[in-house]
Amino acid sequence: MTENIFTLLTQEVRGALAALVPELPAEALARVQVEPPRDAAHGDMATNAALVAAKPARMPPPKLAAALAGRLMALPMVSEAAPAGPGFVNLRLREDFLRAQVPTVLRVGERYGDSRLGAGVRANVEYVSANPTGPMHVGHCRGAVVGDALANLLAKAGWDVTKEYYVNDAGNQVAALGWAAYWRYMRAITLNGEDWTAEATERRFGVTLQYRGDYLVAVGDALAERFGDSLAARRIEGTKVPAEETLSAFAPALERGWLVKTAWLDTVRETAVAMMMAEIREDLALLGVNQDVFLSERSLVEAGAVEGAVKLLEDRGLIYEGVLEPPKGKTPEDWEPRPQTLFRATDFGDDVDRPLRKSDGSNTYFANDIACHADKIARGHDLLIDVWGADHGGYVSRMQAAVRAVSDGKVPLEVVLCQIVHVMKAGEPVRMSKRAGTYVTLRDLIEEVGRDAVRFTMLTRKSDAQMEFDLDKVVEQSRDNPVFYVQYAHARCRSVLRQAGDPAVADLAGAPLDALTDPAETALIRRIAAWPRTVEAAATAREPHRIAFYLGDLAGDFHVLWNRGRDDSTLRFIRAEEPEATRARLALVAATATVIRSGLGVMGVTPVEEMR
RNA sequence: GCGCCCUUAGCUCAGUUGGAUAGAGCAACGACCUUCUAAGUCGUGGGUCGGGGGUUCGAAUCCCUCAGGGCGCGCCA
Repeated sequence: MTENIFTLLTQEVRGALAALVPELPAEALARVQVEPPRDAAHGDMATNAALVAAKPARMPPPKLAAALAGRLMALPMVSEAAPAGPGFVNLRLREDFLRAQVPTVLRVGERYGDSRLGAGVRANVEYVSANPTGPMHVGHCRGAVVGDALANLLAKAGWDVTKEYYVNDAGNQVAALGWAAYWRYMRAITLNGEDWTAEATERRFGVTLQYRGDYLVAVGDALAERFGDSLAARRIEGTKVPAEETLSAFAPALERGWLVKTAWLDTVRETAVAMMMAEIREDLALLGVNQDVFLSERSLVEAGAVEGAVKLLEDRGLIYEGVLEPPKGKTPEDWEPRPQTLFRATDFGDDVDRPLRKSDGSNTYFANDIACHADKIARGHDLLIDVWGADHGGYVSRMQAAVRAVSDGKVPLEVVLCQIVHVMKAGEPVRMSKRAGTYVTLRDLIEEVGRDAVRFTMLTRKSDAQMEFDLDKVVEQSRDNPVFYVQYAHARCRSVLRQAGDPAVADLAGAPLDALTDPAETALIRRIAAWPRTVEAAATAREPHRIAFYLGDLAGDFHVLWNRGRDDSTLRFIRAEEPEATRARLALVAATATVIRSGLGVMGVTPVEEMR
């Protein structure tokens, strides 16, 4: 959009270069960049145009740079253009051109920075996708925030975004949840004084109770209330249970003389899943995460989507029965060659072909996941992004291979990996154990430090870098807490505007800005003007953390300006004796607050009006 | 053993997809409060970008190699 002065300048520079070197090939022109130089002393913008074009133009870079600088001087927004170094052209922009960004911000509001970069692309961002086997804990939190912010970021940059949660409500984990919920149910109805401790239950049914956290007590109670004792397991003597009533995951109990009708167990499991999902969605809502689509794995399986996806691959000759080589180097102890149903992932860049079926004939998770991604493609998405924990890193290449195969290479799958978050309290790591049920839940975390601190902090690191989350630090009100620092800048902006009687934005947008000449003011204006470029760069790189860093820089520029007024009272924002300068500065303050809100909006963090 | 990710100031981390003399914060030292919020700001010191090779006008960034750390490695999701 025209609000992006970098895009504008790039077009101008390319135009000037093309006029100067008409024979320049298009791909060279595309490499021409206009960027703020690392060293601000070099000017507002620098371009590599002469370096890129020197060879095709058969001219030494400095000479070409000098010629280009001459042309660029003629541009209305350029005040100075000079060749520099090995062949750069440094540009200084007219102050009034830069200042014009301020009323632009005020006019478009928080939509400032919106871009059409991704226009026409339907992107699906899948994140969280935790098993519905328990409440959200801090381990899920980073992916939830990163995924949500990335989706917001892409939407701001013009992509048509769907936020998605893939519900893993099929498979062993959920079967185990069923048993644990059943155990809680049996305890809730307390039959005949029998021993329903976890140990006795495990012995009786020949299963392991994986999920012993207290959170399933409520599920057991709800089942007892709704179904009375009609789901209760009964001891049977010498009764043969018809095979069709068995379900593999529940089979062991049947062999031990306990009748557990599978239809009843389905009820238990479905109730547990539904209650867990409701809880997870509540937790996500507390975090400000509200996905558009919740896609159920079980419903895909039941609708035959997995068979459909496998058929699709089969039709393309990508499925075969074969035996895999053992992993290179160290062979596992219990390795034995087995014929399996395999997908030719190696045809699409993976290291080995991947199994689609378990030996009992059921599908692997991978097979179901292919169906999930095929479903997204069928719904018309042309860019798939998954946010996963780093422990799933080994899964990336096979999933990409599958998506490539299913979509004929038309739909890319990108995977953003999130590293572990170490929660710290008073310098000590907080231990987590899901089995014992002694973990830090997301809800605990939000209650302790607040949603905004959680979201902001989760975005202060690159997602593939490990992170320490210090419960004490994120609520600390000091310079080294970026959450506070950025919020404080916004609160200060609002404080000034309140002090000035909250002037109408339309009025400020019309203010003459010639008075904004202090270096701290022009630095702030330049930072504001860089926001659209930051959005595009962060979206392109799929790196929402860049927004957090930008806001830290923007807040820093503002705090500097604030303190200038402390040192020199003629630089204070509100000066009764200078109404025009006051209006100009209020416009700048309002624009700053607007851009902070725009950035916090991407991060899903609420801007505060004042610090408490 | 193989594959992927990581290694930047004493510490925690950025580094605008290959640009000019590599930056912040913390910690250390030294400044600034009758004030629109000092919960802040300014200054000083601090580096062989893990080591070595290569690609080119130019490398923290791309390729190779070695060292160290993390993750993963046929029916867990």
